[in-house]
Amino acid sequence: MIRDARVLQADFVPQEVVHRDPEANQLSNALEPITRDEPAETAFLFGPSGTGKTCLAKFIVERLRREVIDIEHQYVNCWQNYTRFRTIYRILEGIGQTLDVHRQSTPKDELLERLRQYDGPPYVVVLDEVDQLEDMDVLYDLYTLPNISMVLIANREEELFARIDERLSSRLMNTTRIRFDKYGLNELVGILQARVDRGLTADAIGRSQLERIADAAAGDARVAIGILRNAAQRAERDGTDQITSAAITDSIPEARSEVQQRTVETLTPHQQQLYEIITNHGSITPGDLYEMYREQVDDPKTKRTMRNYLTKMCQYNLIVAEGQNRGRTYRPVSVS
DNA sequence: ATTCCACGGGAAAGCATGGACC
DNA sequence: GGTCCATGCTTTCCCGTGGAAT
Repeated sequence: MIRDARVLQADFVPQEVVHRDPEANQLSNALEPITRDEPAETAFLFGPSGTGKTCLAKFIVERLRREVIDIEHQYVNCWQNYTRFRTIYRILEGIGQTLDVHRQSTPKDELLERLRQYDGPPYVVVLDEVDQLEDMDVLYDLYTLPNISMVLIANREEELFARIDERLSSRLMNTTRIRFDKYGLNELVGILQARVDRGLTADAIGRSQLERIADAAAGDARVAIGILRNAAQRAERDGTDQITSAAITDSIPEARSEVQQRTVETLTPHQQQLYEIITNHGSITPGDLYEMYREQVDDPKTKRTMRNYLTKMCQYNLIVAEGQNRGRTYRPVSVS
């Protein structure tokens, strides 16, 4: 029943983007000067997760690449590349300039200098999760570079600009800012339908079932596609050629925990141990948590390090911290 | 009102890693 | 082999906060 599994992957970029026409036009306009060999406006994409920011950015850049024969582009996820060095390194990677870059021979600004001297075709850089950068000055550095156009993606506008100093924010005044709202039910159904058409056999799933998925996803397209994928795999495993309502019901919690499970796997053993204690306990105070951790592990890390781990896990949406100071407890984020 | 103390998180020093160079 | 050196991760030190105990 699955004809093309790629279509059901979360990071798949479709041929046509549905329900994002105004946003697509704005982004196109921002990048349009490139077609005339002029520097593009910096574009900001804001909105909650699963609203198509990343997808649209990739889509537009790809389309631009087809229209203008000669542009370079690179996608950088700042969650994974959150240091100044890694960010710039990845950008250099996009133009194949890293071959002879060694850490030693790169005192501070050598990398940047190399980018500055870049003299090729227009270069579009998409910086995703840009609010995860530990040092926002990178943006300033990149902004001063000729020949490089930026598309910046973040969840919340206010939080991002709170971390940018005036030096930069004044320059970013006349940028294109595009907001993405959560998808409505019908929009999500449309997105799912498009994937179904390309990825599944005909009649594999009906409209009302797509609505159920869309409803459960609460405006988040990534979750919706995850549920669809899970249900399709389930049906395939069972050897049926239709996705049943029961399969969908079962897939809803599983798709959510799938995301979580994948995140947990990226944690170190120590972090996983902490996470396990928290999930087993439901809700626990930092003192007790450290006490249990210390007993269960040989060679335990410091309290301070545990705190680093905990903040990291909070950012990853694995756990939630409730209360301040004395009254603080940690609990797992519920999957329901 | 004052002191106490668990907690959070910033800053900087310490340590391990890994590539480049001789 | 040995040595630099920049990086990331951990630890040490420390201070601010705000509720609880005195």
